[in-house]
Amino acid sequence: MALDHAILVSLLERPGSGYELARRFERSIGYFWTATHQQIYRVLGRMVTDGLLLVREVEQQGRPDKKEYSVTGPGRAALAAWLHKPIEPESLRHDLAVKIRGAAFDDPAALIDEVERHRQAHRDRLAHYLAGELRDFTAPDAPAPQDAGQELQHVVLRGGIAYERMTIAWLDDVLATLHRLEAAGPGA
Amino acid sequence: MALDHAILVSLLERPGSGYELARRFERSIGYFWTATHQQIYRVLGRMVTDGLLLVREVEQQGRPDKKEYSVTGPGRAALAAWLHKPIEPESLRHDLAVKIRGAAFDDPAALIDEVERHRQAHRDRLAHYLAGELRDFTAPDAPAPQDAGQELQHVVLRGGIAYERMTIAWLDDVLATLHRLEAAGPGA
DNA sequence: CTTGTCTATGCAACGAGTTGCATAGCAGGA
DNA sequence: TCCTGCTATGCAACTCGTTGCATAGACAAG
Repeated sequence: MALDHAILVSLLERPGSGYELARRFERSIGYFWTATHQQIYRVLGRMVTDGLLLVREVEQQGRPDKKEYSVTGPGRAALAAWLHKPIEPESLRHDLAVKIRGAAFDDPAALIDEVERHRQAHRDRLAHYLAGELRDFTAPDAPAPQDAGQELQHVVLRGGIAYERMTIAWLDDVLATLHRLEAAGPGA
Repeated sequence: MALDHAILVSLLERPGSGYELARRFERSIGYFWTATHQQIYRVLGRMVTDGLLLVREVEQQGRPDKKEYSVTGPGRAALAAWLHKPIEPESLRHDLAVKIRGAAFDDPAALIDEVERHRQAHRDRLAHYLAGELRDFTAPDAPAPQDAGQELQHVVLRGGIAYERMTIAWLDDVLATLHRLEAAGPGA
């Protein structure tokens, strides 16, 4: 159900097409929620028939036409209702952790390359987030009162940054452990 | 597909019934993968017909009989194959972050209770993890060479601990931000 | 003028995950 | 005796999410 709400938030921040939403889900919104374009198009259609969104055909020059979606009153009300309803704390889904525990029944050292690949991916994401923070939240004005939306977007981004830093440190820990097991020798 | 592999790992660590697996998925394995008992029973059935698992009926005293599952050779091979196949780095799914950004279009202060509830839940989980670490990885022997399985389980648990600590710190940041916005007044 | 790339939308099929319900053995207490 | 609660297993229906495929306009490079 939360994809609906992520779409409402994103469209309230700025109306846009399904394609644009799909790209946002690879960037800012995608920091904490993912979705493919197929999923987005399907949900957009349902939300329009449910009256939560409004479509408008937009002709463009130099590229195909698009459908721009924006949030209706009922859409805004649906978001508000969700905001006031408690949700359960997150449950993790970490494939790599399953692999690490599974490595006990195979060769732990064989995981080293994989873990290093993940570590690099998280370093890249961290760099991307930090660049975005510099661009969007540090440059323009002094530590003056920004508007609420900006403050809230910033604190969410800080969460993404903290997550990546924590993950990189943990993967270093994992790598050190795997190297130690490798040095101890297989079957030791 | 990863639920299959999580089950294989858990059953290699110790054979057990569907019910026992469901409880493990609320504990150790559940630190990084979740599943309901319905999902587990369904997958267990499929894995038996696929020859990855073996069932054995076990009569019990004082409680209903159970079916104990254990991993076959092909099951072990399937796990090894997965371990050697690269996977994509994780994508986050964090409802609360969606709510926080959505709060810009509602009353940010109204989220404070919810965030505090989540913060408490994460503090509880952290305490639970730390107790488990003390019980399973600190008590018995000196910093001696443990076996690989223990080392790997420990490093995964350390990841869970780091995640909870990071999350609690971030939620403190979120709370400070929400209080600041509240003090600035609505519409400021 | 064909090929490739980016924008833009969508269907169909499948697999993963959730929710509600149902059954049943066994134990302890009201 | 009945009710509650824990252990133990499972079906049915539904929604969510992924994968593969298909279409099409516009532009740039070869």
